[in-house]
Amino acid sequence: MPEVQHLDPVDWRILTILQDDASITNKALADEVGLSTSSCHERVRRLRSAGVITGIKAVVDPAAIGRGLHAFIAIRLRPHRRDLVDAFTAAVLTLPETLALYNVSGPEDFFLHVAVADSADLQRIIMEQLATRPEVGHAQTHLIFDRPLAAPVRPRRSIS
Amino acid sequence: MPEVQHLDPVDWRILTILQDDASITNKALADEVGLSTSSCHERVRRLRSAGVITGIKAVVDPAAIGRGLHAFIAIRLRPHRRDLVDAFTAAVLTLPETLALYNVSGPEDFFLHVAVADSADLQRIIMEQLATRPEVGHAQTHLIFDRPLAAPVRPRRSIS
DNA sequence: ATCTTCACCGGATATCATCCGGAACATGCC
DNA sequence: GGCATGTTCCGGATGATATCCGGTGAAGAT
Repeated sequence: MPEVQHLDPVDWRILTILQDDASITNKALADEVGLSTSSCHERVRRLRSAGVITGIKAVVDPAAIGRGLHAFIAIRLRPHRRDLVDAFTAAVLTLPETLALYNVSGPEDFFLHVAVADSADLQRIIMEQLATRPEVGHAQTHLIFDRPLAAPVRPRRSIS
Repeated sequence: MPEVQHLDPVDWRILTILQDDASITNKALADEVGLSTSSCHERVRRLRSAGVITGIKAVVDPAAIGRGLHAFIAIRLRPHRRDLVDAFTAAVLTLPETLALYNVSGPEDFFLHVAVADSADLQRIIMEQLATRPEVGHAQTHLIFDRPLAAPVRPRRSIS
């Protein structure tokens, strides 16, 4: 299903624009890339049905709702039994502070990305939600100081 | 500027819906939350101007364009001079494979999230783009096996 | 009790997304 | 070359939509 698509320069410009701001009108987007509204609309429709664009989503700033402190928590599980892993995953995903959970290789098993109000809140999560779980062997916290620019998916070379 | 906003249950329902699919029409959204189109429109406008919703963005699937392999690369810099850090940051952000770069505390200085075609491509990035940089002291790769569900920003309790 | 504020509503209007037929172009085949 | 085929584009038509505005009622303050 995730067939690799061939994208021409116009497709890339459309993707670049929509990754930055998808609330742009089709008309404005068409002007931007130099197409008629109908052609542009068809391009976008194709990118969606081809699975290149998987969705249009609103981005919410955690800081605006009192969760300005971000952290990665690198987690090592003790026994690797499937049911324990699933239970851990399900529990972590229900936490409102969870932004993303990555199952990774290496000495750590999971990277958990959280957004919390303050360090006390972070400590609470770790103590009450993670350290108490028997399957959690070790958890190391990395505060996120900065995230220098979100990088959209972009072409290998310059956009024509 | 990131003043903490007070959100009522209707605001949360709007945020939950828009974080999942912002291409919904205002009319459909209004029906969903039980408001008139004008009231709903005003709510969304406020959430935007208050900085809760920071943008509407198209989500592009890296796998659909031939970058199905994801990894975190935990990077330690050698000297911590500001200009070296900035140079490193700038260089990494220009890589098309870069999805996000996090400046973190702890033994590692950066977490670099990349999407590449295959393991050879990943090795190429590490060897040619990272290991060759003099300021990079150490880089440890964590392949991302899975990312069990992207979690939107959501309220602390249930949504009314 | 009166005033003020606020969220909501319904209607009006300009704008927009979406569909369709046909033109222009490239490509491959005879 | 001549022709068939497929693709991409365009402009117009139309139905739906975003967006604005004045009015209304409820809640809280004075």
